[in-house]
Amino acid sequence: MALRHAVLAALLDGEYSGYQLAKVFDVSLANFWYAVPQQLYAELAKLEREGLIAGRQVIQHDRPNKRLFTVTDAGLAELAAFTATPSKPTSIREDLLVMVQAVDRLDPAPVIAQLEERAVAAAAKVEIFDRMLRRLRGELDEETFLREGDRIGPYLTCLRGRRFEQENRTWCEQAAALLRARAPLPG
Amino acid sequence: MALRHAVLAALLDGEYSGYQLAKVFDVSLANFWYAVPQQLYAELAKLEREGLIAGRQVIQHDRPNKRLFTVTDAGLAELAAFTATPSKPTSIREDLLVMVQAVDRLDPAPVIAQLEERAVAAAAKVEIFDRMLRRLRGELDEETFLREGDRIGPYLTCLRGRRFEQENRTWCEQAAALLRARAPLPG
DNA sequence: TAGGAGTAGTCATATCACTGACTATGCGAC
DNA sequence: GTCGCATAGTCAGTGATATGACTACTCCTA
Repeated sequence: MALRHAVLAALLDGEYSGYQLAKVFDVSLANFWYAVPQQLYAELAKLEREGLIAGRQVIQHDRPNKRLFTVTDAGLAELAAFTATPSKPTSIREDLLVMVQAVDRLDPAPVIAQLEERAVAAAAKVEIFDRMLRRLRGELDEETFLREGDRIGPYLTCLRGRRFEQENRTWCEQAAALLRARAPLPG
Repeated sequence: MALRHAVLAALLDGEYSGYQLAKVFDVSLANFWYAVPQQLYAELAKLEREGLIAGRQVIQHDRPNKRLFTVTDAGLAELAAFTATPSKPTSIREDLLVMVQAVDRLDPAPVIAQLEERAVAAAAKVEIFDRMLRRLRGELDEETFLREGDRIGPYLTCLRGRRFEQENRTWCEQAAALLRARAPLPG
């Protein structure tokens, strides 16, 4: 019952085809939800069967035809019901954390390497988020945008993603440095 | 290939029965991995079939017999191989974020309520982590423990969990306050 | 003129994660 | 003396998520 609502939320922005939705999921929602195109197509079909979204065929001549989907009133009601049901908190669920948990009994070298790689990746993601945040708020500064801008939802989730990656980076760097100091690599 | 390694990592601490493991998962690994007992029993059975853990029967008179499991050399090798395979980064995957993403088109009241509840829950978790961190480092202060203590793996993952919940709390509070200011509740 | 990249979408299968309902036994509280 | 809780574990089933292999068309480039 989760991807379902993420798809509905994404379609609130406007009409999308399955293919376009996949792009949106890559750049916007990938932040807190990732799905491969196949999942999205399957979910769109289900949502349409249930009347929560409506699709219309668009004939194109220079490229394959496509079907654009919009959220119906029933879909909006479904989202409203969703916000009313208590959401259970989740945990982080990272393979990397499992590795660190076990690091005392294993060779730390590969774990250190992965932590360092992840720190770099996290830093890159922070920059992506920064660009996205700038794009979302346009010419307004953050404070004004959050007070007066429309559609602050995506901005807020983006902020959360940014902080998550920032913390990720800090932690990875700290953990890598610590493990390195404790078990100096040979050579 | 994920719960599998979390179970192996947990069993590095010592011998556990399925039942005890469930407790460990509740207090220690729940941080970054949660699983209900049924999953753990199933995974233990699989791991034993594959020779990655070994079980021994313990006859008890005052309560039901149990089977205690330990990681075998093959299990350690499996974990070592696991640390060597690149781990893919995950995203947050929270229902609550989906709700916030869609909040501009919905009644914000229930979302605000959920954000505020979550902030309280996150604050409680931070305290649990603090207690766990104190317990793990014993009499040592953090810096000394991280430099000289043994088994810093669980401490590091716990630190990550603590920061995650701290960020969660801050973000939930900020988001709730913002939404409240923008759409004053009737009454 | 062949090859690759981009657009648009489908099918089948596997694995993961979770839910709910169950069986036993012993101990302590009421 | 039975009710509930803690210990210890099993079975059956479902829904969610992920993987891989496909089709088909157009445009651009080498």
